[in-house]
Amino acid sequence: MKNETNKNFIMLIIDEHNENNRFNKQVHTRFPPEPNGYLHIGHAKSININFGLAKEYGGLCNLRFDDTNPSKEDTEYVDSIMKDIKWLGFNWEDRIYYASDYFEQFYKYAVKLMNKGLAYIDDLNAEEIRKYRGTLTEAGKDSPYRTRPIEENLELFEKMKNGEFPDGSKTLRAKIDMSSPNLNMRDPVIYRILHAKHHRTGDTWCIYPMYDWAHPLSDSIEKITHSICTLEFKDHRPLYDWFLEKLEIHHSQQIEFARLNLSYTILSKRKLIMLVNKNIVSGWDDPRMPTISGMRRRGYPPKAIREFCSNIGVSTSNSLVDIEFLEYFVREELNKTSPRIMGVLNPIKVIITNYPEDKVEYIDAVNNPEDTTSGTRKVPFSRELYIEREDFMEEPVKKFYRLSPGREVRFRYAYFLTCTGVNKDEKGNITEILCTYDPETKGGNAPDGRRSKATLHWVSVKHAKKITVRLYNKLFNQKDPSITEEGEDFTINLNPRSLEILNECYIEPSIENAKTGDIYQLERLGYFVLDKDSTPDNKIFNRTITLRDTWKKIQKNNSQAHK
RNA sequence: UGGGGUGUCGCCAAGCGGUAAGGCAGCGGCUUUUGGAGCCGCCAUUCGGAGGUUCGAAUCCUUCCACCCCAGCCA
Repeated sequence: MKNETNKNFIMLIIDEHNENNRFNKQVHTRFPPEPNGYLHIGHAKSININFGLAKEYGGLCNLRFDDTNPSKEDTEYVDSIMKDIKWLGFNWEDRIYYASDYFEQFYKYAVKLMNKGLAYIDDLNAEEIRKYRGTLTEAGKDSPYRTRPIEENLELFEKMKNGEFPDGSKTLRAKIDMSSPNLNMRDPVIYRILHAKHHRTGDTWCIYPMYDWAHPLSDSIEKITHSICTLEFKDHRPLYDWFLEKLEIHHSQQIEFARLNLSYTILSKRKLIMLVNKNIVSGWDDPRMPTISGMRRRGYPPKAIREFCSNIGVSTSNSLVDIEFLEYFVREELNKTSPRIMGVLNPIKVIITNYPEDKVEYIDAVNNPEDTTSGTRKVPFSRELYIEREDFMEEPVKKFYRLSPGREVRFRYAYFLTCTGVNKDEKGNITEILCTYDPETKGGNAPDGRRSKATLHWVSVKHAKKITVRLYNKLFNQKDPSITEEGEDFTINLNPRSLEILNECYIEPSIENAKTGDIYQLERLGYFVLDKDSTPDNKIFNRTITLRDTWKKIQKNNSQAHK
């Protein structure tokens, strides 16, 4: 909403193309994940850009799996990727493609390149290739096999395909310029021998194309107009262009943008997979993970993620977006959509001494004040209630206007209650809070116009359902967890308190029929989603995020002021 | 010390030679049966630094500085 009026730099490029008719005014993008991990919020940015641009310009966006490295890829990942994109709310319709479907065509194009004298079979091994490549400041030198006759190249390439050579013994290389200041142009490898089973093509191939070869060709085959990728591929663009030019085939425009970095999180597939494999988290969908599946399980609505992606903008400068910005959109969406209920996380008992022992009243409570169509529900009220421990202070500090001895406060939707005293155990801990209620204030308003500065949430003891609540906090305690001291890795920055489990929480009975994935606002506390680990007799709620809490802020500012 | 990029408010980010949008955060106030939400207001005389061109520069030029990416048969 906020940035809708501004066109990002990619749109300006497209506008230019539309003006000079570069692509016949068509816009056709693609989202090309490698199925070697689960999608994360950084991918969501890319998905939002690619599908968003297509939508904006009345074009199309393909889903394409960039599956050119069988040793890292798996169908588990392709399934999760499809699920996540759909969940985010994007639709590739029937346009789902796999780079592996183009292997035959890639092979033919390689032959074409060889026939033009622009590629050769190299017998150098990996280490030799590295040595011949030179350094950042020194030119490389030509491979002794660079001048191999075309016929011989063709013959060897066919033998490579037929499995006549062992892994690593030969490569196909583009013949470009070993002294180019751009290392990508120093005769890049475009095919390597890999006797590995591919998750889709099985054992059909034992030579696999490199990214630099597969990517431009895939884009070309699919008639992609704008091939959008991240900044680190900028140096690859001359190569991308070189291949398409030499092959004389459809030439899409590569455009690079800055990948997303989020504070207090890590968005590197390599590092995320390590968290999973080392069981530091419970899996790819652990609610602390920045993965799409983790966020889904955490209770983040897809709309919030989309809004976030649309509002961070698209640019070419590296940035570190504050996680609070994401959380803002989560709260904004959940505030509008989630039903309110009452539940107590850290209970303490309140006894209303002037309320009859066996009486129960069913009190009307609004389901969502932000949505007038959501109606009301009945909440049982009785003599004994649970309230939040931190809503009571025996000796209230300044600006604390919740319950304390002698003070009257409103119990939401119910009555005004006045604290008359407390019961303590032998160690002096408060075990019960004693109150009286004013029957005249039913519903929460005093007929004489008396006001309450605080409104507390509560749950009737005998009607309460006991639940387990998982409180999630930041997974890392450093703004940029990848910054570490010499010899340490990013796991040193893990937050030891990223998960706290509360087993003694009480909630109003109306959640009896809640289903996995249902999200509620527990009034005054935050948003909570029913987790898949729940059983009928033990419901588990994950805290998605707290409500904004100005009381906490006041306390924090006070304690800092005293330091 | 080669090449490619980037530097505009605490965080994102517009700006494209005509005199610094917007969002988040923050700070005030109003309002409120969630210390939630909502509403109103405030919040960059200055655009990495220094020179220059121009009536006029964040935008053009020169120069310096800082940060990011590249030496996988990964993507």
